[in-house]
Amino acid sequence: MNAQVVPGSSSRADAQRDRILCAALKCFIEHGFHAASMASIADTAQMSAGLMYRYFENKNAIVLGIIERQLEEKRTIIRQLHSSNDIAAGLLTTFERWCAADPGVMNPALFLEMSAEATRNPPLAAALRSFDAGMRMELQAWLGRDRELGGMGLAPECAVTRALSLQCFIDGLVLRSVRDPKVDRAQLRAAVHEQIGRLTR
Amino acid sequence: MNAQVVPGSSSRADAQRDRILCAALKCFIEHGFHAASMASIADTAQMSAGLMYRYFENKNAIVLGIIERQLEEKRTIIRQLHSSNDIAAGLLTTFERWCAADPGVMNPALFLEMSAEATRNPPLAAALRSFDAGMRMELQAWLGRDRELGGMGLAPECAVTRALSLQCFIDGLVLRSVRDPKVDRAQLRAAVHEQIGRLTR
Amino acid sequence: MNAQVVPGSSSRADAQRDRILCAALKCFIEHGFHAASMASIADTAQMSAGLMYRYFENKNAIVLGIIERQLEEKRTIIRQLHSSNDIAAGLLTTFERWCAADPGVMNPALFLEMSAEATRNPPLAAALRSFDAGMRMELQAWLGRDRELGGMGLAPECAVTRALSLQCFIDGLVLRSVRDPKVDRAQLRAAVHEQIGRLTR
Amino acid sequence: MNAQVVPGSSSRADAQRDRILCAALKCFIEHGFHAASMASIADTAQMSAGLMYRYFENKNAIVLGIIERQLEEKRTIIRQLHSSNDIAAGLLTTFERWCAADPGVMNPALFLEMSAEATRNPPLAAALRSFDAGMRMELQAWLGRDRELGGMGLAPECAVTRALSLQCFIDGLVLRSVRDPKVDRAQLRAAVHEQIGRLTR
DNA sequence: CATGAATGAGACTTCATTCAT
DNA sequence: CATGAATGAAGTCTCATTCAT
Repeated sequence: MNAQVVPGSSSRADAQRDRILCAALKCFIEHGFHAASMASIADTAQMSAGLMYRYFENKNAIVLGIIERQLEEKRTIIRQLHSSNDIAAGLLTTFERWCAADPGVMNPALFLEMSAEATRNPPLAAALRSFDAGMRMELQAWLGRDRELGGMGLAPECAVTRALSLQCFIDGLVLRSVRDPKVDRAQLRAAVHEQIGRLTR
Repeated sequence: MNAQVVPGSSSRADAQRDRILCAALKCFIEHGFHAASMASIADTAQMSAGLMYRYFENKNAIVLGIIERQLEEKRTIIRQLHSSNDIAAGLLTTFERWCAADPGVMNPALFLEMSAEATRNPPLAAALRSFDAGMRMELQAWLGRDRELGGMGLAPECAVTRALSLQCFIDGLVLRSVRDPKVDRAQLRAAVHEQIGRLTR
Repeated sequence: MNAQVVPGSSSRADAQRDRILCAALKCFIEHGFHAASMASIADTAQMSAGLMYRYFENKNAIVLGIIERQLEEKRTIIRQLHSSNDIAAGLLTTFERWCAADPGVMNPALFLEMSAEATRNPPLAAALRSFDAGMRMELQAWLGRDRELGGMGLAPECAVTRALSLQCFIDGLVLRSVRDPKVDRAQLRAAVHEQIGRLTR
Repeated sequence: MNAQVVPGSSSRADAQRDRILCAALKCFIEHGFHAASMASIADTAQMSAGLMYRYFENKNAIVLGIIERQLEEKRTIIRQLHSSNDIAAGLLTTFERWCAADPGVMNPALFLEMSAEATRNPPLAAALRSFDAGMRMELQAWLGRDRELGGMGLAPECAVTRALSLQCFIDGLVLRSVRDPKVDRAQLRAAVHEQIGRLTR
């Protein structure tokens, strides 16, 4: 009766789930989690509303799917920073992509939406918290690792502090990209270099 | 016909508006702008739903009222930082109040809600942008002012950069207070001092 | 407890009732019986909504009061036609006043509103029917009366027919004044003379 | 998102639209445009209120649908008069059907409702005006056409006047059918013949 | 597998009416 | 006598979800 499709069971099903999530991403960005209707998602995904319920139990499941993907995107960004030679440049480029609403990167508006939603959704809050902790650990490890191993060679106690500090700054940048996408680039570059520069010194 | 009560005309009306806004604040924090219903606000304010329309044209007017108040709270916080002798301590205290959801301070969850909402609401976006710009100017002026005049005595070009940098960091802290209210206080203190300390040096 | 004011008991009360009815007339013309709110009537009458309930039991009583007045206006019009030397000219003048929404004459829009309302309000329907019958009797008597007595000197059976015929034509004119207030005046004059002329022949 | 069903796209949808319009017709006749609720229409149409919004954008669209149909009915009546051999008889028969509230003919109560509504609804007023003008043109053409071509053979200037005169009389009859459906038929017949007879002479 | 018609709950809003002041 | 704050019912409309086809 409840013919919920098992994920991974078929590539066809996966493709459908993907179509739905892509459509949902667009709709959620445009209208937010609440204001985006299942009908609008179905329209965007070019399928019937009823069909979506074969692939997702309900609207909330779609929201969770989107959140999962967004976290994955954020994870990618953070990791790219580690392996990048010029962190400041990487951050600035990412900022540009945020401002341009590049669909291939974590969407900062959705990121806010998620953060706001987590306030009233304890499981989501826990997931975000755990994600953040994980990312912070990675940042910290990277900051503390020897330079010849690709790290920043900070003293352990310093790495802890700066990981948190950097995390706050990055989240602040996300917010800024939403709120003031036309922020003066020279000033922004200076601010980023001021924050990041201290790492390389 | 237009039985809208003129604001400020009577203390009774003001008290009612205040009751409604306080109730709305609670409901918006608990459920978000969209999910909070007029009925729930009315319940919380202990009045009939219809009565609220004597004091606010519609739900959106209440939302705007709340946003205005939240911005006022944020303005207060920023200004208190200027006049405080120990900025780091002030920021940490504020962070505590954010985490405790102290009703007398800007609510960080609502702050996110507002930021997210602004994404799809151009006038709101403009208001937030203008508010941000104003606050940044104030920060910048303060950072650049002579120490004997209560400022931080930074060189002008330095003040510009640090105002933006500080603004990002503060917004990041807001986000953190929502997402991880139990963040390790020692580490947080260190991070704040690291950011602020550079100002005083 | 129910301190309903007895009509005629005081000129003060009469003046109030009049203020209310005049305001109601405006509002009903502008918005119709249903869409005109008690609040808008109170505003127009420059009194509080509550006070109106001292003079009228409820909104429906006001509607009835207005209807009564409109019928009185129509009665006046018909009687003026009798005593007029030139009926066609009188009718044309009245038509002009209808089109101009002269507040001193029966309002044709309200007349339609009343007629429509009567469809679902049997007592009102009966009142209108009885009013119509009375007016038709008067028309008929006048048409049949000797010319030296101010009548039209028609044969009795002819007077009956023409009273009804004329009544239909006049109601048609009312409708036209609402629907096409800019109707070609030369054509209208011709049509009226064609209808009325036969009476004087 | 915009799940509005395209009219004419499917017979199923057409049938539904028809069910709704028939139900609305009943409700509007019984309660008027304003007092008839969407719920009552839904009840009458034996469907949920929400479903109606798949077929009509809002209540106003239903009202417009009904008005359109009523105008179509009136157009039919006028045209039948042209082609009828005995216009007076046709008019009397139609009057009977009006009084009997025959659902297959323009409903005179709705006609009044529409006329009243047009007073405050300029687009509707324009539509009615244009409809009236069209019908008057047709009447006029018919009155002026040669008798052997099925017309009344009136002189052009006479046709103009009588078209307007006849239109007023017919509208007066509509009003009478609502207000006094039991009007003495012998008198009415005489009045109609008096009006129409002059045409054939 | 897929559709989209259908439902029903619930959202926002208006307004006639009452009543404490 | 007068006010206008307050209520509660009712109205329009939206939308997540289900289910017959």
